[in-house]
Amino acid sequence: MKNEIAEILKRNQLSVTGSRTKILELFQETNGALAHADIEKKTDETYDRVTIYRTLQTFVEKGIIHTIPTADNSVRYALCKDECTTGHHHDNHVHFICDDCGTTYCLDNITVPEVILPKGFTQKRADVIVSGICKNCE
Amino acid sequence: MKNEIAEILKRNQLSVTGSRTKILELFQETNGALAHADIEKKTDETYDRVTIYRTLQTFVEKGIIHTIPTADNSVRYALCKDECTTGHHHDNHVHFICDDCGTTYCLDNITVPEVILPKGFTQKRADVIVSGICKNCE
DNA sequence: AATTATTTGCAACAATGTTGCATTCGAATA
DNA sequence: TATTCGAATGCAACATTGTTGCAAATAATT
Repeated sequence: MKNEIAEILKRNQLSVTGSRTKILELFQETNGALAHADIEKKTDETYDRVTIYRTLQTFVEKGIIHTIPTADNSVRYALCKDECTTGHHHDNHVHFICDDCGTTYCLDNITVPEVILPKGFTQKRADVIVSGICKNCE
Repeated sequence: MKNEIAEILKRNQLSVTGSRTKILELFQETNGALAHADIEKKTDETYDRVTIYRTLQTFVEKGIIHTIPTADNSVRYALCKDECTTGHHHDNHVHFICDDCGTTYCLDNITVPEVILPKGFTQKRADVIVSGICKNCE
């Protein structure tokens, strides 16, 4: 458990610190996504705001977590599954944001549909953001 | 031209003011998307920051423009095409963001592929954000 | 245990977004 | 066209969010 988290950090050439362990732990016990503010609350302001920003930034760079584009200017982060944690980068993500409760779901098992782009456009990454009502709010 | 803009405003029960006309004009002569900061610059700070915020908000409410979800926490707005301006709301958008020049394209003519959601999830809206290299940067 | 490199917290700052209120302006009416 | 009334604007003050430099603390290495 705790060891598992340390493993992930070491595997990514990151030193094992309190904040990194705690934040990664939070992501693991959350099946949805977390925003910076969520993390601040859930850690009871134990860590400096700056530390959280930098930790998130580091995790994104290492491919441990990824950002989720949202229309309302709130950056959310979610744990990358399997392939991501081994270093391979996802190029596609499907996310579902509930209009009611605001929970963000990573639908990793869903296939991203092919988008046919106009001539001259080259695709590197595709994000699909679906919003509506989730299974808990229906 | 100028009349056309006034028409759009009136059609949406909005009084025709300087800032609204100017901002709508900007969107019309931009084929990409605009962020709040872009509008501030392009209007030479003629209008108060607050006015721009409120104008954008109003336009979104009326369905004249729509927001584009981005992963980097920068809200961008783009003009809604045809159907939108007549009051009907789009439920799907495909956008392309160039990794090189940052330009955001609305690919209104592209069909949004169907996403098959797990049981209990109801879709209201879907956004596809494709990133890569655009036709001008290839 | 000592050294070194990294990470953290603090402070200060910059950017972004929000709210209340007085003034100004647009639209409708006479 | 002048008047009236509701809506939009600008200003000020504030809240939130994100960034940077630097000294102190901490983790990893020897």
